[in-house]
Amino acid sequence: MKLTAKGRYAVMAVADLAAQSQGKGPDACESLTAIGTRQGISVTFLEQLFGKLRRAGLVESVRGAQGGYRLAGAATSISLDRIIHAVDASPKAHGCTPETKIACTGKTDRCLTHDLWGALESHIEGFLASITVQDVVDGRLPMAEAAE
Amino acid sequence: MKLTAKGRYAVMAVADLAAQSQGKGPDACESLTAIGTRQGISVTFLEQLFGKLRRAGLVESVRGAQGGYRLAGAATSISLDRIIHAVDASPKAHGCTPETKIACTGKTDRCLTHDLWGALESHIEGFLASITVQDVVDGRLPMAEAAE
DNA sequence: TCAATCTTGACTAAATCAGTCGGAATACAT
DNA sequence: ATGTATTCCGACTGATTTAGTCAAGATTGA
Repeated sequence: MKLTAKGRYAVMAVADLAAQSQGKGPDACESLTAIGTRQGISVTFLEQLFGKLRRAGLVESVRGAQGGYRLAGAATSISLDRIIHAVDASPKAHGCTPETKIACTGKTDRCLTHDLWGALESHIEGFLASITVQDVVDGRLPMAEAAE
Repeated sequence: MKLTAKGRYAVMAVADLAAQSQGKGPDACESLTAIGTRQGISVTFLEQLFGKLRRAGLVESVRGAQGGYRLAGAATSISLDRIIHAVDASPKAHGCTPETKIACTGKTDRCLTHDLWGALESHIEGFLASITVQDVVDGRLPMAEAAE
C-alpha cells in the first residue's frame, strides 16, 4: 500500500466524475478533457490513470466523439482502497519475503517487525476501505481531525 | 509520513537494542556491529540511522572502544512514530501546499481530498504513536489480524 | 468524411531509496 | 604511546520509482 500523489489524483478525478454525474442520467459520461480542466490535471496523465481504473473495473469508457468515462457502479459502492490499488499497484508486499528475509534470519528474536508491518498495512487498508467515493463528494470524512 | 524500508530497519534496530539491554544495567550499551550482525543490517547503514536517532534524542552514544548505543529513555516511553519520523524525515506535508495547490483552484469543488489526506495521515500517525518499543519487544501488537 | 475521443505503449527527467565509501575523532587496553 | 574498537560525518552512487509526456492508432458521432 503506497500513498502517492498519483493515488490522490485518481481519487480526485473519480470524485469529480461522481460529482458531475450526480443529477444526470446513468448513461451520461464525462470526457477527460473536462475532468482535467476542472481539477487541473493534465489530460495525458489522466489517460494513464483512467486506463488502469478501467482495467480494474471501476469505470466504464464510451469511445468516440462525445465519449468519455462514467462510474462502473454506484458512488457508494466504490471505496478508496480500490482506486488506490488500481493506479498504484503494489506488487511487493511488506518485507520478509524470500528475497528480503534479512530480518527473519535472526537467532535471538525472530522477525519482530514482520507482524507489525502487516498490522499497520491492514490498518491503513481498513481505513481507506471504509470511505466511499460518495463520502468524498459529500465532504463526509471520518474523524476530520486534520489538525494543522 | 512515509513508510519505507529505512523506517522498518530503524524500528528493528531499536527493538533489538531494547531487547539486549533488558537484563543489564542502565549503562550497558550495544555496538552497531553487534546489532548489525544479529539483524543482518550493514554497519555503515546503521551508522546513518543511529546518527539520526541520536540527533532526535531517542538514543545515546558512548564513543570509543567498548562503546555503543543505549536507549535514551525507557522502552515503554519510545513510540514508533518517533523512530520513523527521526529517520524518514518528511519535510513536505500532504498536497495542496502553495506550490502544488492545483487541486485547490477548482471552481465546482474546492479541494475535496485535502482534508481527506490529512485525516489519513493523522490516522496512521495515531496508530504508530500507540505502539511502544517495549510492545514490539514483547511481541504485543494491537489487533494482530495480519492475515497472510 | 471529419473531428472528437478513447487506447496503447514507449519514453523521460527528476526525485528518492537504500546503501556504500573514506576518513576523522574519541576512548579503552596494553 | 600505540593500536584497536567504536562512533561520527558528509559526500557519493546505482537502481528504482514518480509523475508525467509524446506519438500513433482505433472507434464512434455528426
